Amino acid sequence: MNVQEAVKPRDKDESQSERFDRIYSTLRDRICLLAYRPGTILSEVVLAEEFGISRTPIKRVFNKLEFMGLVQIKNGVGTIVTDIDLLTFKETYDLRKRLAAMMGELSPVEITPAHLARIDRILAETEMLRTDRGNFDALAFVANDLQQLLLDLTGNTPLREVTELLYYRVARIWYTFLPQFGWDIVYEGQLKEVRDIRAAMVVNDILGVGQVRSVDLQRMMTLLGRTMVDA
Amino acid sequence: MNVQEAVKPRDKDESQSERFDRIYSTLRDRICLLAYRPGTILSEVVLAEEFGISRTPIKRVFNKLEFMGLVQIKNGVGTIVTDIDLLTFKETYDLRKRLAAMMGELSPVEITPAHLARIDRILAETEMLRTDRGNFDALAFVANDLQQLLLDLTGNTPLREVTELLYYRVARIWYTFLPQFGWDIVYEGQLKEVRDIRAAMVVNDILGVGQVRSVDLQRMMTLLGRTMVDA
DNA sequence: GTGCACTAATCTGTATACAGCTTGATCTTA
DNA sequence: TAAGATCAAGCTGTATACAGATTAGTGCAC
Repeated sequence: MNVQEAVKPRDKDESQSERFDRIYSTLRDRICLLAYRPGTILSEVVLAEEFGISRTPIKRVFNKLEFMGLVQIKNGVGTIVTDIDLLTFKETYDLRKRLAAMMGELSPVEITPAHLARIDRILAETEMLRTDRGNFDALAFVANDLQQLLLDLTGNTPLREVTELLYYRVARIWYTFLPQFGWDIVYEGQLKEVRDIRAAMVVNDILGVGQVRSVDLQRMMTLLGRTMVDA
Repeated sequence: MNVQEAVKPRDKDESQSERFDRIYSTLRDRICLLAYRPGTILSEVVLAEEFGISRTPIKRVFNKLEFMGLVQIKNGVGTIVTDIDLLTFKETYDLRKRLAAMMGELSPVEITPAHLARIDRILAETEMLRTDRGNFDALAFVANDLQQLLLDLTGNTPLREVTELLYYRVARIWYTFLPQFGWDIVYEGQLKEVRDIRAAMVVNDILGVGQVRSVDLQRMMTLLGRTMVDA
């Protein structure tokens, strides 16, 4: 589970594009799971040595990470893991909330047994975490699985791409807020969301799935707003 | 007006990032205004010679163009100006229609006299084209100005970014359809849209602006669907 | 002490030679 | 003749040395 150790010995048969994908995924996960926290300066040279390659392909990966909004490349300074200002954060959640509601409206997909199996597993994993108080990392992992499932239930391709883009931009920032909300509120909220989404899925109500997600994103914003006022 | 001649002699005081932006904008416009038609293979070497630089910065520009969905980089083959399949095209317009309606709902901006001056100029330019039958290129230029104005009226930053991304992906494909729709339908449709948007703007009805745009995107889809059935 | 110019360190950007990938033409062979 | 192997051409990807950009520290002038 430790993303820092995700670098396997080089496979001699690995093609250039496969290696690129592997390194990109590795660095993206490190950023999204906060192994590289916002503000961290990433070094092309250090990473090139870690992966046993030159700076060139690392630069390509950095470029893609910048497009995804995960790092900012500053000439003469370095490549910095992005933070996000509160206004942009709120605006992004506003938009994500609207997009979630569209999931079932634009090019809806049929819910298959495979999809149901996945939500069942996600629900089971969530329930197992009930007694694991304070394990926000594990909760974030499950939330990530849920997001992947919802992406697969999004039939409209551009909508799926945009949803994914916005998710990766802000999800990790959201994770940093979790501890101050307290375990009970966070856990019960996520458990309820998974149950509601599952309930909508079993009756093939893809529109309802999107609405549950939309309501939950609204709940997150409300939670955040309340905390900000308290502080 | 000829984008092919947009390459000015190098300014000695131009910084690296300014040069990057200039080359990116130049190639983006060539693609979006169909100087490079879908399927065209772009050569790093040729473009590097044209701009008097090496392949390296051209590769960076290609990377950004690929992220924007304007080209596809294929190792060992070349960098190809993307075409778009009809399903993705329709899905993109579905999404754009919904996003347009959100423009005035999420973080609405105040309409300033500067904005009004711009829509007045756009309206004037559109009216001047009435007798210029068949000049679809000029009409596309004005439509591009209108799009820029609408982007500036979008207060929600992520929404603006996503709207811009989707616009650049499909607008040029739309242009290729215009001639077969006929001048009158295209021209009158665009003129009406500009007038309706202006009417909403003068009463500071940003919500109405978004709705006009949304309706117009629906009109485009309907027009396309009718033509496809006829063919 | 304070402000400014300069320098050094360190980062990303660029140029260029070479390696890897893909495709189509050509040659070989059944 | 036709199927398959081989090769050459042309493209992008990579490695590496060097240039440009930024920043922090240093020392000088005031």
